[in-house]
Amino acid sequence: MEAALKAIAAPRRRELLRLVLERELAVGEIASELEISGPAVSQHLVVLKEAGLVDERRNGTRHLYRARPQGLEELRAYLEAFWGDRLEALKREAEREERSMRDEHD
Amino acid sequence: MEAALKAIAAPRRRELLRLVLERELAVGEIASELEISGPAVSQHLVVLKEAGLVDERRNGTRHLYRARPQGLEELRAYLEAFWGDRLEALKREAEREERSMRDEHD
DNA sequence: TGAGTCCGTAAACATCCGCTTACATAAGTA
DNA sequence: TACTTATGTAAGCGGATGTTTACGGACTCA
Repeated sequence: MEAALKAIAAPRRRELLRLVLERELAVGEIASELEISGPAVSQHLVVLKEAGLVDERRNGTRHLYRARPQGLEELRAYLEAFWGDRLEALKREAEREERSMRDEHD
Repeated sequence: MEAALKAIAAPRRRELLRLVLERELAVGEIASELEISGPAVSQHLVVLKEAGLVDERRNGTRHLYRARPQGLEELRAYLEAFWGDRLEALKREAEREERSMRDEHD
């Protein structure tokens, strides 16, 4: 999960992920969309793949990548668990605080 | 949002955020919990604060920090928008694929 | 087999990160 | 005022990161 968080923390990798979320793409296609070199794309794809966020499939010399929904779903679940019930509790608390501030000053 | 994603990508900062999600804490208290120096905590707090994920309040010489629910909520909303409807679509698609694979091979 | 295409790996580079130690600043207290 | 406590800032270090160019390997097609 660590790996997935680091993977999406980089803007270039988020752009890349957006692309393969829409449709399956070869490395070269991604490279020209993002306007970086092939190797750079390759290395980002290693990171995303090790994070479980993309799947690879080969067709001849072309390596085709697409987003892996299970990986994204796990990331979402991890984050929900991370802030958990505390986030809802804090939001209510903040609202209550704001309300009492207003009542004091108006 | 960039800032928030980078902020939570670092494990130490996630630990820190977990602490101040539970209760308001001073820098020194955080430092002894995480077993790193005060300056290290200070610097992580700068990152978290610029990302809008923590709030600061001062009481005498003590600087008290706590999680900022609005910031976390914005991060959650950003991620939901990021994968958006495509995640649900892909999950259904993957399920369908798996089902047809099973039908072929069994 | 050989040429061409697509991709990954290696090496090199500059930059960024997280941490530490040393010092500076601000608030509380005698 | 001087002393103590809590925190922030500066400088510096080692290691990770993102990128490029150069090269090597795998596949296709004649």
